[in-house]
Amino acid sequence: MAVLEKEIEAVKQCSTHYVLAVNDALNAISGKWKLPIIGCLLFGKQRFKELERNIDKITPRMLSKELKDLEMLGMVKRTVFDTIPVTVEYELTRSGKSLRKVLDAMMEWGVQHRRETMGR
Amino acid sequence: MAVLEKEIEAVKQCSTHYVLAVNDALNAISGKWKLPIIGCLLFGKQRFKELERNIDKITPRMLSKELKDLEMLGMVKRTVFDTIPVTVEYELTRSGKSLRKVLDAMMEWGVQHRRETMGR
DNA sequence: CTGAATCCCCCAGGATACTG
DNA sequence: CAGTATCCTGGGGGATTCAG
Repeated sequence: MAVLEKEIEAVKQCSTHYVLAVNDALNAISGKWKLPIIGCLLFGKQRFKELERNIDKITPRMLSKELKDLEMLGMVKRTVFDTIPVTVEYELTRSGKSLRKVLDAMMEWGVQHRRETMGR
Repeated sequence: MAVLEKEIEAVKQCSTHYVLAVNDALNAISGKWKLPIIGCLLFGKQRFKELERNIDKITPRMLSKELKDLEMLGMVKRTVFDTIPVTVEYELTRSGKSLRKVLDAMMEWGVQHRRETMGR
């Protein structure tokens, strides 16, 4: 789709739009827990309790709140199953999954930056 | 340098190291003002007062604090000139400039995500 | 199991005034 | 010009308890 690339080029020319778009991405991953949660879900769908176990030291309150945020942002899909007791599955949306490109870029920068600041 | 690529591949395999490296990048750009500041400096060196003018609503206190943070992180270089009154120039280091790749990735994600969530 | 409700603390960041 | 020094507030996030 050439239309998307046109838009991306346009945003690059306007510092205001550029910062706004970057901020959208930043909001999607900033805060203490969003990154660990997304990291977990990149491995596949998981239930509430699984996430709670897999993420070190997170409380149900925080997990619940962050998952709700991520759902609002269209990053996570929530599915309820009518079992007894109920079970709930969380998984990344397409947008959520596509964050991997961003996270990879950040990771590569992080690795390189460590080498340059701390020697080796 | 194949060594760096090896390290990057290794980090990809370890979720803990991965999240840590991503966090390094996150710390370098999170907070209310780091992004606008880096955005400004991507256009070239600038003095304190120029930054204050170019960044909407920032106070000297915040600008000073954030610049100091960015300097500690090895993102920004500070140069003092013994004029009267003194002038100080800020510019991005190599690490700081290389953030552009990350920001571009975030921006592209932001633009695409808007399309997918808000219709169009 | 999957959360919601309450209470509480800390600190990022704003407003304002001052200095070398 | 290039910052510091104080004071103050909101809300992010912890601990604990309760509910469907």
